[in-house]
Amino acid sequence: MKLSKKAEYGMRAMVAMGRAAAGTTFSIQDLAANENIPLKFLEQILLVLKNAGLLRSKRGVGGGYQMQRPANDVPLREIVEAIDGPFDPIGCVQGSRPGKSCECGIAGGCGLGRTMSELRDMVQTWLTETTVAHIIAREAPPQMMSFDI
Amino acid sequence: MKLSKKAEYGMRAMVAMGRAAAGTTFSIQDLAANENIPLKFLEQILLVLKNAGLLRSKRGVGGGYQMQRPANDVPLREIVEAIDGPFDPIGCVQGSRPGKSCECGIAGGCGLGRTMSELRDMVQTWLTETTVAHIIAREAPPQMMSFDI
DNA sequence: TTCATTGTTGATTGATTCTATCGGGATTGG
DNA sequence: CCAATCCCGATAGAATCAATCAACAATGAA
Repeated sequence: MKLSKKAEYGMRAMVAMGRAAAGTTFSIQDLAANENIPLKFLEQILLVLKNAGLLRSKRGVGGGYQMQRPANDVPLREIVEAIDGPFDPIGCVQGSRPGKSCECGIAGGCGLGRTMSELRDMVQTWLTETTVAHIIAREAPPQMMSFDI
Repeated sequence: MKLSKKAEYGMRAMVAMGRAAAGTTFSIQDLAANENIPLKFLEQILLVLKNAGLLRSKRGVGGGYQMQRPANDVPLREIVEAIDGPFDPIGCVQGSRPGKSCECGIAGGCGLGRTMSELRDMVQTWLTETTVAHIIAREAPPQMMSFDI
Protein backbone atom coordinates (compact mmCIF):
# COMPACT_ATOMS: atom_id res chain seq x y z
CA MET A 1 0.00 0.00 0.00
CA LYS A 2 1.71 3.13 -1.28
CA LEU A 3 1.03 6.75 -1.94
CA SER A 4 1.09 7.75 -5.60
CA LYS A 5 4.13 9.39 -7.10
CA LYS A 6 1.96 12.45 -7.56
CA ALA A 7 1.32 12.71 -3.85
CA GLU A 8 4.99 12.27 -3.08
CA TYR A 9 6.00 14.92 -5.62
CA GLY A 10 3.31 17.19 -4.25
CA MET A 11 4.69 16.87 -0.75
CA ARG A 12 8.25 17.43 -1.95
CA ALA A 13 7.21 20.56 -3.77
CA MET A 14 5.34 21.87 -0.75
CA VAL A 15 8.30 21.15 1.48
CA ALA A 16 10.62 22.99 -0.88
CA MET A 17 8.36 26.01 -0.83
CA GLY A 18 7.84 25.77 2.89
CA ARG A 19 11.55 26.09 3.53
CA ALA A 20 11.69 29.58 2.06
CA ALA A 21 10.40 32.78 3.57
CA ALA A 22 6.67 33.39 3.35
CA GLY A 23 5.71 35.07 0.09
CA THR A 24 8.55 33.59 -1.92
CA THR A 25 7.50 32.75 -5.47
CA PHE A 26 8.60 29.57 -7.24
CA SER A 27 8.29 28.78 -10.94
CA ILE A 28 7.35 25.24 -11.91
CA GLN A 29 10.65 24.98 -13.75
CA ASP A 30 12.75 25.78 -10.71
CA LEU A 31 10.82 23.40 -8.50
CA ALA A 32 11.01 20.63 -11.09
CA ALA A 33 14.74 21.09 -11.52
CA ASN A 34 15.57 21.33 -7.83
CA GLU A 35 13.39 18.46 -6.73
CA ASN A 36 13.97 16.20 -9.73
CA ILE A 37 10.33 16.05 -10.71
CA PRO A 38 9.22 15.76 -14.38
CA LEU A 39 8.19 19.24 -15.43
CA LYS A 40 4.86 18.52 -17.08
CA PHE A 41 3.94 16.15 -14.32
CA LEU A 42 4.57 18.76 -11.69
CA GLU A 43 2.37 21.18 -13.64
CA GLN A 44 -0.66 18.98 -13.06
CA ILE A 45 0.18 18.50 -9.43
CA LEU A 46 0.62 22.15 -8.55
CA LEU A 47 -2.60 22.97 -10.32
CA VAL A 48 -4.46 20.51 -8.14
CA LEU A 49 -2.86 21.91 -5.01
CA LYS A 50 -3.82 25.38 -6.12
CA ASN A 51 -7.43 24.36 -6.67
CA ALA A 52 -7.38 22.77 -3.23
CA GLY A 53 -6.52 26.15 -1.76
CA LEU A 54 -2.97 25.31 -0.72
CA LEU A 55 -1.22 27.49 -3.29
CA ARG A 56 -1.82 30.69 -5.15
CA SER A 57 -0.38 31.43 -8.56
CA LYS A 58 0.60 34.31 -10.71
CA ARG A 59 1.09 34.08 -14.45
CA GLY A 60 3.51 35.81 -16.73
CA VAL A 61 7.06 37.02 -16.30
CA GLY A 62 8.22 36.70 -12.73
CA GLY A 63 5.15 34.63 -11.90
CA GLY A 64 4.92 31.28 -10.20
CA TYR A 65 3.44 29.68 -7.13
CA GLN A 66 3.30 30.77 -3.51
CA MET A 67 2.05 28.99 -0.43
CA GLN A 68 -1.24 30.28 0.91
CA ARG A 69 -0.37 29.40 4.49
CA PRO A 70 2.82 28.91 6.47
CA ALA A 71 4.29 25.42 6.53
CA ASN A 72 3.14 24.74 10.08
CA ASP A 73 -0.45 25.28 8.95
CA VAL A 74 -0.42 22.83 6.07
CA PRO A 75 -1.39 19.32 7.17
CA LEU A 76 -0.11 16.53 4.96
CA ARG A 77 -3.67 15.32 4.80
CA GLU A 78 -4.70 18.25 2.65
CA ILE A 79 -1.93 17.56 0.17
CA VAL A 80 -2.49 13.83 0.01
CA GLU A 81 -6.26 13.99 -0.14
CA ALA A 82 -6.28 16.63 -2.84
CA ILE A 83 -4.17 14.39 -5.03
CA ASP A 84 -4.93 10.79 -4.07
CA GLY A 85 -8.29 11.10 -2.37
CA PRO A 86 -8.91 9.96 1.18
CA PHE A 87 -7.09 7.10 2.84
CA ASP A 88 -9.57 4.24 3.01
CA PRO A 89 -8.18 0.75 3.53
CA ILE A 90 -11.19 -1.09 2.12
CA GLY A 91 -14.31 0.17 0.36
CA CYS A 92 -16.40 -0.86 3.31
CA VAL A 93 -15.51 1.39 6.21
CA GLN A 94 -18.18 3.21 8.15
CA GLY A 95 -19.12 6.57 6.80
CA SER A 96 -17.03 6.25 3.68
CA ARG A 97 -20.01 5.86 1.38
CA PRO A 98 -22.70 8.22 2.65
CA GLY A 99 -26.16 6.73 2.53
CA LYS A 100 -24.91 3.36 1.40
CA SER A 101 -24.46 0.30 3.49
CA CYS A 102 -21.28 -1.69 3.59
CA GLU A 103 -20.71 -3.56 0.36
CA CYS A 104 -20.55 -6.77 2.35
CA GLY A 105 -24.33 -6.37 2.62
CA ILE A 106 -24.47 -6.65 6.40
CA ALA A 107 -26.79 -4.07 7.89
CA GLY A 108 -24.99 -1.86 10.39
CA GLY A 109 -21.63 -2.73 8.92
CA CYS A 110 -19.39 -5.75 9.26
CA GLY A 111 -16.62 -6.36 11.74
CA LEU A 112 -13.96 -5.88 9.10
CA GLY A 113 -15.43 -2.53 8.13
CA ARG A 114 -15.56 -1.41 11.74
CA THR A 115 -12.03 -2.50 12.36
CA MET A 116 -10.64 -0.88 9.24
CA SER A 117 -12.37 2.34 10.10
CA GLU A 118 -10.23 2.39 13.24
CA LEU A 119 -7.13 2.22 11.07
CA ARG A 120 -8.49 4.85 8.75
CA ASP A 121 -9.21 7.20 11.64
CA MET A 122 -5.78 6.70 13.11
CA VAL A 123 -4.04 7.45 9.82
CA GLN A 124 -6.23 10.42 9.03
CA THR A 125 -5.59 11.87 12.46
CA TRP A 126 -1.86 11.54 11.98
CA LEU A 127 -2.05 13.11 8.53
CA THR A 128 -4.04 15.97 9.99
CA GLU A 129 -1.62 16.60 12.84
CA THR A 130 1.53 16.26 10.78
CA THR A 131 2.40 19.31 8.73
CA VAL A 132 4.89 20.41 6.13
CA ALA A 133 6.84 22.09 8.92
CA HIS A 134 7.14 18.74 10.63
CA ILE A 135 8.94 17.35 7.58
CA ILE A 136 11.27 20.31 7.35
CA ALA A 137 12.16 19.94 11.01
CA ARG A 138 13.25 16.37 10.30
CA GLU A 139 15.65 17.22 7.52
CA ALA A 140 19.30 16.52 8.21
CA PRO A 141 20.79 19.41 10.14
CA PRO A 142 23.92 21.06 8.70
CA GLN A 143 26.97 18.94 9.47
CA MET A 144 28.83 19.83 12.67
CA MET A 145 32.33 19.09 11.41
CA SER A 146 33.95 20.18 14.63
CA PHE A 147 32.56 17.20 16.44
CA ASP A 148 34.19 14.75 14.07
CA ILE A 149 37.64 13.57 15.02
CA MET B 1 -4.72 4.65 -0.72
CA LYS B 2 -6.46 1.30 -0.51
CA LEU B 3 -5.77 -2.31 0.21
CA SER B 4 -6.17 -4.64 -2.75
CA LYS B 5 -9.30 -6.72 -3.19
CA LYS B 6 -7.12 -9.76 -2.65
CA ALA B 7 -6.09 -8.55 0.80
CA GLU B 8 -9.68 -7.80 1.70
CA TYR B 9 -10.87 -11.21 0.51
CA GLY B 10 -8.01 -12.80 2.36
CA MET B 11 -9.07 -11.13 5.58
CA ARG B 12 -12.72 -12.05 5.05
CA ALA B 13 -11.78 -15.66 4.50
CA MET B 14 -9.59 -15.73 7.58
CA VAL B 15 -12.35 -14.14 9.63
CA ALA B 16 -14.84 -16.71 8.41
CA MET B 17 -12.50 -19.52 9.42
CA GLY B 18 -11.63 -17.86 12.69
CA ARG B 19 -15.27 -17.85 13.76
CA ALA B 20 -15.46 -21.64 13.78
CA ALA B 21 -13.95 -24.03 16.29
CA ALA B 22 -10.24 -24.73 15.94
CA GLY B 23 -9.55 -27.56 13.55
CA THR B 24 -12.59 -26.94 11.39
CA THR B 25 -11.92 -27.57 7.71
CA PHE B 26 -13.28 -25.33 4.97
CA SER B 27 -13.37 -26.01 1.25
CA ILE B 28 -12.62 -23.16 -1.11
CA GLN B 29 -16.08 -23.59 -2.55
CA ASP B 30 -17.86 -23.09 0.74
CA LEU B 31 -15.78 -20.06 1.65
CA ALA B 32 -16.28 -18.52 -1.78
CA ALA B 33 -20.02 -19.06 -1.64
CA ASN B 34 -20.49 -17.82 1.92
CA GLU B 35 -18.26 -14.78 1.61
CA ASN B 36 -19.17 -13.87 -1.97
CA ILE B 37 -15.67 -14.18 -3.30
CA PRO B 38 -14.92 -15.35 -6.87
CA LEU B 39 -13.92 -18.99 -6.58
CA LYS B 40 -10.79 -19.06 -8.71
CA PHE B 41 -9.65 -15.80 -7.20
CA LEU B 42 -9.97 -17.16 -3.70
CA GLU B 43 -7.91 -20.18 -4.75
CA GLN B 44 -4.91 -17.98 -5.41
CA ILE B 45 -5.37 -16.10 -2.18
CA LEU B 46 -5.65 -19.11 0.10
CA LEU B 47 -2.58 -20.62 -1.54
CA VAL B 48 -0.58 -17.53 -0.68
CA LEU B 49 -1.84 -17.57 2.88
CA LYS B 50 -0.91 -21.22 3.14
CA ASN B 51 2.61 -20.54 1.88
CA ALA B 52 2.84 -17.73 4.41
CA GLY B 53 2.21 -20.25 7.16
CA LEU B 54 -1.24 -19.02 8.12
CA LEU B 55 -3.19 -22.00 6.81
CA ARG B 56 -2.68 -25.68 6.31
CA SER B 57 -4.43 -27.66 3.61
CA LYS B 58 -5.52 -31.16 2.85
CA ARG B 59 -6.30 -32.38 -0.63
CA GLY B 60 -8.84 -34.89 -1.83
CA VAL B 61 -12.32 -35.73 -0.69
CA GLY B 62 -13.15 -34.07 2.60
CA GLY B 63 -10.11 -31.85 2.30
CA GLY B 64 -9.85 -28.10 2.56
CA TYR B 65 -8.14 -25.44 4.60
CA GLN B 66 -7.61 -25.04 8.33
CA MET B 67 -6.11 -22.24 10.34
CA GLN B 68 -2.66 -22.94 11.74
CA ARG B 69 -3.22 -20.71 14.75
CA PRO B 70 -6.23 -19.44 16.69
CA ALA B 71 -7.77 -16.17 15.52
CA ASN B 72 -6.30 -14.18 18.39
CA ASP B 73 -2.82 -15.19 17.24
CA VAL B 74 -3.18 -14.05 13.63
CA PRO B 75 -2.18 -10.41 13.18
CA LEU B 76 -3.73 -8.69 10.20
CA ARG B 77 -0.23 -7.70 9.23
CA GLU B 78 0.65 -11.27 8.30
CA ILE B 79 -2.36 -11.53 6.03
CA VAL B 80 -1.90 -8.17 4.38
CA GLU B 81 1.85 -8.45 3.93
CA ALA B 82 1.66 -11.93 2.50
CA ILE B 83 -0.70 -10.67 -0.18
CA ASP B 84 0.06 -7.00 -0.76
CA GLY B 85 3.56 -6.69 0.61
CA PRO B 86 4.52 -4.27 3.34
CA PHE B 87 2.80 -0.97 3.95
CA ASP B 88 5.23 1.69 2.77
CA PRO B 89 3.82 5.14 2.05
CA ILE B 90 6.65 6.22 -0.25
CA GLY B 91 9.59 4.31 -1.66
CA CYS B 92 11.97 6.36 0.41
CA VAL B 93 11.42 5.45 4.02
CA GLN B 94 14.28 4.45 6.22
CA GLY B 95 15.19 0.81 6.13
CA SER B 96 12.76 -0.05 3.36
CA ARG B 97 15.48 -0.62 0.79
CA PRO B 98 18.30 -2.40 2.58
CA GLY B 99 21.70 -1.15 1.55
CA LYS B 100 20.29 1.55 -0.65
CA SER B 101 20.02 5.18 0.17
CA CYS B 102 16.84 7.14 -0.14
CA GLU B 103 15.92 7.64 -3.77
CA CYS B 104 15.91 11.37 -3.13
CA GLY B 105 19.70 11.00 -3.09
CA ILE B 106 20.18 12.72 0.25
CA ALA B 107 22.66 10.86 2.40
CA GLY B 108 21.17 9.81 5.70
CA GLY B 109 17.66 10.14 4.35
CA CYS B 110 15.42 13.11 3.70
CA GLY B 111 12.89 14.69 5.99
CA LEU B 112 10.00 13.29 4.02
CA GLY B 113 11.44 9.80 4.28
CA ARG B 114 11.94 10.17 8.02
CA THR B 115 8.46 11.49 8.50
CA MET B 116 6.81 8.82 6.40
CA SER B 117 8.68 6.13 8.27
CA GLU B 118 6.85 7.34 11.37
CA LEU B 119 3.55 6.73 9.62
CA ARG B 120 4.74 3.38 8.35
CA ASP B 121 5.78 2.30 11.85
CA MET B 122 2.49 3.41 13.33
CA VAL B 123 0.45 1.49 10.78
CA GLN B 124 2.62 -1.61 10.97
CA THR B 125 2.34 -1.60 14.74
CA TRP B 126 -1.41 -1.40 14.53
CA LEU B 127 -1.53 -4.19 11.95
CA THR B 128 0.65 -6.31 14.21
CA GLU B 129 -1.46 -5.74 17.29
CA THR B 130 -4.81 -6.15 15.59
CA THR B 131 -5.81 -9.73 15.00
CA VAL B 132 -8.52 -11.70 13.27
CA ALA B 133 -10.14 -12.16 16.67
CA HIS B 134 -10.37 -8.38 16.96
CA ILE B 135 -12.48 -8.26 13.81
CA ILE B 136 -14.74 -11.04 14.97
CA ALA B 137 -15.29 -9.26 18.29
CA ARG B 138 -16.53 -6.24 16.36
CA GLU B 139 -19.16 -8.05 14.38
CA ALA B 140 -22.73 -7.07 15.12
CA PRO B 141 -24.00 -8.99 18.15
CA PRO B 142 -27.22 -11.01 17.77
CA GLN B 143 -30.27 -8.75 18.05
CA MET B 144 -31.78 -8.43 21.52
CA MET B 145 -35.44 -8.26 20.50
CA SER B 146 -36.72 -8.19 24.06
CA PHE B 147 -35.37 -4.73 24.60
CA ASP B 148 -37.35 -3.23 21.71
CA ILE B 149 -40.79 -1.87 22.57
C1' DT C 1 2.55 46.94 -29.21
C1' DT C 2 5.18 43.03 -29.21
C1' DC C 3 7.23 39.29 -27.15
C1' DA C 4 9.21 36.11 -23.97
C1' DT C 5 7.75 34.06 -19.75
C1' DT C 6 4.88 31.61 -17.04
C1' DG C 7 0.69 29.20 -15.62
C1' DT C 8 -3.78 26.48 -17.57
C1' DT C 9 -6.05 22.86 -19.79
C1' DG C 10 -7.28 18.69 -22.21
C1' DA C 11 -5.84 14.76 -24.82
C1' DT C 12 -2.98 10.93 -25.34
C1' DT C 13 0.37 7.36 -24.65
C1' DG C 14 2.84 3.41 -22.68
C1' DA C 15 3.58 0.69 -18.79
C1' DT C 16 2.01 -1.51 -14.92
C1' DT C 17 -1.12 -3.44 -11.74
C1' DC C 18 -5.58 -5.22 -10.53
C1' DT C 19 -9.17 -8.43 -10.84
C1' DA C 20 -10.34 -11.91 -12.18
C1' DT C 21 -10.97 -16.32 -15.48
C1' DC C 22 -9.45 -20.59 -17.83
C1' DG C 23 -7.57 -25.03 -18.31
C1' DG C 24 -5.51 -28.35 -16.76
C1' DG C 25 -2.60 -31.19 -13.16
C1' DA C 26 -1.72 -33.58 -8.61
C1' DT C 27 -3.44 -35.84 -4.48
C1' DT C 28 -6.54 -38.11 -1.60
C1' DG C 29 -10.40 -40.92 0.23
C1' DG C 30 -14.06 -43.94 -0.84
C1' DC D 1 -11.25 -46.23 -10.69
C1' DC D 2 -13.43 -41.80 -9.71
C1' DA D 3 -15.05 -37.82 -7.72
C1' DA D 4 -13.70 -34.17 -4.73
C1' DT D 5 -10.39 -31.11 -3.59
C1' DC D 6 -6.24 -28.37 -3.66
C1' DC D 7 -2.20 -26.74 -6.86
C1' DC D 8 -0.23 -24.10 -10.63
C1' DG D 9 0.61 -21.35 -14.71
C1' DA D 10 -1.14 -18.65 -18.43
C1' DT D 11 -4.04 -15.37 -20.15
C1' DA D 12 -7.22 -11.37 -20.73
C1' DG D 13 -9.76 -7.13 -19.99
C1' DA D 14 -10.04 -3.09 -17.31
C1' DA D 15 -8.33 0.33 -14.54
C1' DT D 16 -4.84 3.16 -12.82
C1' DC D 17 -0.38 5.37 -12.94
C1' DA D 18 3.32 8.10 -14.65
C1' DA D 19 4.46 10.90 -17.89
C1' DT D 20 4.26 13.57 -22.23
C1' DC D 21 2.29 16.54 -25.93
C1' DA D 22 0.16 20.32 -27.93
C1' DA D 23 -2.09 24.33 -27.69
C1' DC D 24 -4.02 28.27 -25.08
C1' DA D 25 -4.25 32.40 -21.76
C1' DA D 26 -2.38 35.91 -18.90
C1' DT D 27 1.25 38.90 -17.43
C1' DG D 28 4.90 42.18 -17.37
C1' DA D 29 8.96 44.17 -19.63
C1' DA D 30 11.14 46.26 -23.63
